[in-house]
Amino acid sequence: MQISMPIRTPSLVSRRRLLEEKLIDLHKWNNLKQVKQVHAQILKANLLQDLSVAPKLIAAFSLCHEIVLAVNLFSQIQQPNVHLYNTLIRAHVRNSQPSQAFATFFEMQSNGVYPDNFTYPFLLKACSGHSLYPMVQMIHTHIEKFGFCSDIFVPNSLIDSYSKCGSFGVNAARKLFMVMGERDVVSWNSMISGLLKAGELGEARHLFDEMPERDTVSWNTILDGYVKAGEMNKAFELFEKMPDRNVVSWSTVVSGYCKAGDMDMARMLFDKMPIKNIVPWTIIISGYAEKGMTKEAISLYDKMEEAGLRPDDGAVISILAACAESGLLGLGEKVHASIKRTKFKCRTSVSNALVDMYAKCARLDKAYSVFDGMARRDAVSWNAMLQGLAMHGHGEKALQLFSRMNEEGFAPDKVSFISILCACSHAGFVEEGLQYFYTMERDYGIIPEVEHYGCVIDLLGRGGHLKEAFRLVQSMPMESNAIIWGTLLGACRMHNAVDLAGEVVDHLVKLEPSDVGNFSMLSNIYAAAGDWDSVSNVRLRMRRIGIQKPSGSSSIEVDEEVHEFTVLDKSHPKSDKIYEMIDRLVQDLKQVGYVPKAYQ
DNA sequence: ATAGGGTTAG
Repeated sequence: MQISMPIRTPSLVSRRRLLEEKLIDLHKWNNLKQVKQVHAQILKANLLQDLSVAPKLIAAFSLCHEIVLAVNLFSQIQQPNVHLYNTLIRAHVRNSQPSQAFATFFEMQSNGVYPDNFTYPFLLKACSGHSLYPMVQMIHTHIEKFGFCSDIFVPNSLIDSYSKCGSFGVNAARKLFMVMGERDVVSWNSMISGLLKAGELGEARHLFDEMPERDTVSWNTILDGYVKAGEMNKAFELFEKMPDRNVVSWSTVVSGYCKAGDMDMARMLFDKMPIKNIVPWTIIISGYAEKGMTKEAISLYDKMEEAGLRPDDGAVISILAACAESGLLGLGEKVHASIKRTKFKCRTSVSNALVDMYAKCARLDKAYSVFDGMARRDAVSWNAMLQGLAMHGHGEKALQLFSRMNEEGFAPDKVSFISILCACSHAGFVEEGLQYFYTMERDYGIIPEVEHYGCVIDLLGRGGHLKEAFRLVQSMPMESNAIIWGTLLGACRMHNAVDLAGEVVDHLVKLEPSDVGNFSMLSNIYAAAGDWDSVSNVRLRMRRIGIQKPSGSSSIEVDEEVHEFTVLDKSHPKSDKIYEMIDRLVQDLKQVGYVPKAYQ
């Protein structure tokens, strides 16, 4: 039985009180639908011009990644004050648009509004994310002129920003830190964190020992220093010595063991953690995924959702990246399903991670469908899709996408050209590839880097133009590297260019002295030419050098288990059967016209 | 101020 209830309209007074309650923490909201509702209510109550309300609304839109709405709103305010300008600057910083943040800063000054103690730290944040050292210097000069250093928050921000601007910056930060009359724990922590970013672990440790008092952040910072340096023994020692450990401390060591490949230790600590948020779950799941341990990764992902935790953008991006790296389509699809369940619209970077994951797992259809459904695309979106098509040999489609990119007004960047050149070389479009290479600098103003030369060398080499490829290696304006010589060696193998191969390997061993792959490739080339003396010579050289570094490997996922294999790998128990199968496949390929080169 | 975060030639 249904009881019908009379709908009561709340009185004007209570409606007003309801709105006031919402306004208390509006600036922390990140649900676009709710923010839009409050926006409408604010308009109705005629509160938009209220300078204690408008900044909160702008901050909320910015938290929802709606920078256009935030800017729009700002332009409607008749008499903006410092607080409002600060909010807009912060919104641009959050949207990683430092130039817009600075434009707002200058506009504010020309409108006669003076910056305060909050303005500078926000501007400094804009610089540190983009390593804008000269900008930090400029702000520093400003601050000294206006004497804002009285608030310790300001010099602390300066130290933080300086130390995120590379080695120059760390020097400036050091200098400032030395002359600071008063230092709090944040000043010390920022300085230590800056030194660690510059790779100065020793100096950072020294400062840590000198600190008059240390809080958990100080311990976590130096702990992470050891983790990043790969010194897990020292890190763990420190972890055990810490007076207080929080989620960050635990996450730091778990992440260290994941990176060191010790998943047992990582898992043990993860299970021991008293409190977990989404970050440690992300770390351990990505750790398993990177190692190709599908079963563990999937079961933990399920457990995480059972525990009522929803992956945030950071978790999704991180796990999808790990899936892309190891080709874990299964887990990638699971993550995609979770996203679809909770939201309709993804942030661009989340969709980018999806496109990349599907493309690297060879599901170009799905990559395309995510790509096509995106509301906004950035350079990374186009590049991930281009790269996916190029990688899997869809040269024609990659070139089509490249034209579409141009038609839609997206300027290709240097990464796009790597994908395009790679697409041409995999599809055998030698002439077209060279044309794109020429256009790149002439029409797009992008100066080719060593990666681009690498693609063109591959293009020429695969096409059988070995002499031209070799000449390009010698005439290109930069130093050659191991990848370039490796590309050339691959081309030599493909076309049985025995003499050139020997020369190339000589260059290669100087750069990668202990890589097995180079030698086994050379040995294959000699074998294909029937030059057995040279083959045993190479084997001798291999033994003399003593091979330590493992060569590159491939992997395949079968029944949720990933199998990894390398050149001349005999470690698998059924290795004989596997090679038998490869021989059979080569026989079959020969029947349909494929001519195998060096492989025997 | 500290933990997880996308595209880059063999």
